[in-house]
Amino acid sequence: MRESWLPEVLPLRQASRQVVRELGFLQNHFDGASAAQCHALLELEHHGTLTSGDLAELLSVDKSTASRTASELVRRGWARVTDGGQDRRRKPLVLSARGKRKLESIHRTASGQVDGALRLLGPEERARVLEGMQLYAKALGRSRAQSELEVRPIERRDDPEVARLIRTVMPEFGACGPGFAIMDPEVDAMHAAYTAPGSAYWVVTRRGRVVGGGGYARLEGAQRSVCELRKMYFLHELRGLGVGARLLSSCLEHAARDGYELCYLETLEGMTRARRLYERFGFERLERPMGATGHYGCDVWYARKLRAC
Amino acid sequence: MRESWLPEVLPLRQASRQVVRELGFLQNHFDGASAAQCHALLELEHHGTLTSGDLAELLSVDKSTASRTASELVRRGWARVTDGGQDRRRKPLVLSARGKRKLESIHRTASGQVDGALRLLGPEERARVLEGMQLYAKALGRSRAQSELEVRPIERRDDPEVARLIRTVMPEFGACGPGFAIMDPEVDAMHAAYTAPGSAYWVVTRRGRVVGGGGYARLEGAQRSVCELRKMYFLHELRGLGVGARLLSSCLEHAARDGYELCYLETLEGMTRARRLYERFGFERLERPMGATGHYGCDVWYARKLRAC
DNA sequence: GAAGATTGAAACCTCAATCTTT
DNA sequence: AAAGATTGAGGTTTCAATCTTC
Repeated sequence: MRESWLPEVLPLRQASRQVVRELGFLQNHFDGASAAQCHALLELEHHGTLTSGDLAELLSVDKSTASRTASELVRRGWARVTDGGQDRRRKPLVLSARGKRKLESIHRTASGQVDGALRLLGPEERARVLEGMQLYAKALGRSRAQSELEVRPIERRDDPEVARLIRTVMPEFGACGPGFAIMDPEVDAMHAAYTAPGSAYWVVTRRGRVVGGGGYARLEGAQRSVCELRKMYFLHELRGLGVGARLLSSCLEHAARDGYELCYLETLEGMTRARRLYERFGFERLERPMGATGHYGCDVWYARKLRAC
Repeated sequence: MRESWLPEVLPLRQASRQVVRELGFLQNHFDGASAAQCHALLELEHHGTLTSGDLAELLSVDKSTASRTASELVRRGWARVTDGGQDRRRKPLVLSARGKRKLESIHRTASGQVDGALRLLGPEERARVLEGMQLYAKALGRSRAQSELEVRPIERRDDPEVARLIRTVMPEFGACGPGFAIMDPEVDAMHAAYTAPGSAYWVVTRRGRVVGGGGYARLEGAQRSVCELRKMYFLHELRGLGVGARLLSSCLEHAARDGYELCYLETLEGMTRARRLYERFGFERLERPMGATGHYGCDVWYARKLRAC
């Protein structure tokens, strides 16, 4: 039962170990600050304001490390705590003038090292180094994000989180007020609403939190052979990871198995990425709505035939 | 006085920070072992036998860290100390059966992560990631190695180290015994031998240790206008860093300034890289030796005109 | 009770001093 | 001395428990 890896895996690991050692990440400090402190300063520079929780997430370190790093930045005068707004649990940090000076020194050292190495290469080699590293960074991030996700049928205990999900995402696209699904009574009791035969709803979780969901049910006011794709929403952090495709294909497969012959959906012109996804899956735009969903706020309608498997 | 870096520097630093975080190098453990322990196991697998000093060098960590890492590997039963040969100060490590099992588990975890990421990319993208990382690793290593080097005129205190350098390198190429420069009496008193006008000798040092050297002097038994390039040797660790070119151009420049019109040298067919360097610098092969150096062991002779500057 | 942040104990890494063998 | 390796003190990171605010 030996796994078999892509042929690039071993040499790539070897090369990146070398890079990590050269950049000094087996040691813990760098220019008088710990590695985490340097990274924290750089992220503060980039984002302006960050809480210790944000730092933990961004740097992939434990929240305790992030907390201590934050205190240390303050103690050394490199950052200070600003007003947390309403919520007095939050303690957002911003760079101080001294922190900015420190950052300049870090940039000088680090850029000097990288610059020195790149100057040993030709211009097209430099471009390939950069491109390769950017591709790799992106792929690693997406891979981790995907591995943290879980897709499972909705349970009763998910109801509050799913309601919050829907109430968070829809207004982002201006879908609030009457005529939108956000006003449906089922929003607060999704589990009960999707237990009937011929319907289903899945949630996408990340580290135990509901970050997306979607399902289908019989289309109200239409033939029994038509189902409606319903309430498919993803938090921003989830987009671009291919989860939509996973969830959508689940829905279509189960709907076909349930005996439906057509899948209908209504959405908004402004939900561009969602529409692209539907179109990629073979949905075709309709001139007018079908059935009687009561969602007169929607302005785009799609349908797609389902093959019984 | 703002430095100006290559345009690739900032985005590359950003991407590699991301990679470092994703690969978890801001945290110190990995699969139940510290980062240094994992790297040490991997290097043991690759090299077979390593002392704690070797580990420090390979992993770019402090020798104390390497020492503690080594003891910890032994304490956990992942490695054991083998016979150090003559020198009882050395304590070479080898992997144990248990260490090999641990290593397999590390490989599974790490390769799984990398494999998962690479599978999100297409084949040519994967190739570009690998190529970019390998180029970068090599460039960083060469850049660091170069920055640790210093080239300066020989001093009296360098004599023992220079003698050791010569006695280390020459036999590597079979140049031992009578008829070779290694037998010259000057080997043990290089400083004195090269203070005469019309001669010079430089040493290349790395962290205070002499790792290479080379110079020139008047060619014995020839016209006054001919100098000989002499005793240019580099330890293995120094090769391929472009130091030969630096030192050689220094020699040629000074020799021309000293009024020499021709630079002669004798070497061995087997010193391939050195010969390539000479040829790159415009040296041309001769049919027979010049002067009377007494080095009848040499089998290749070169010369090059010097332009007075 | 949950979210955000902090603290205590244990393990890790570095610098500098020290020990052991050559 | 010098080379190789080890030890002591101090800063860093993690896990688990705790504090504070919502």
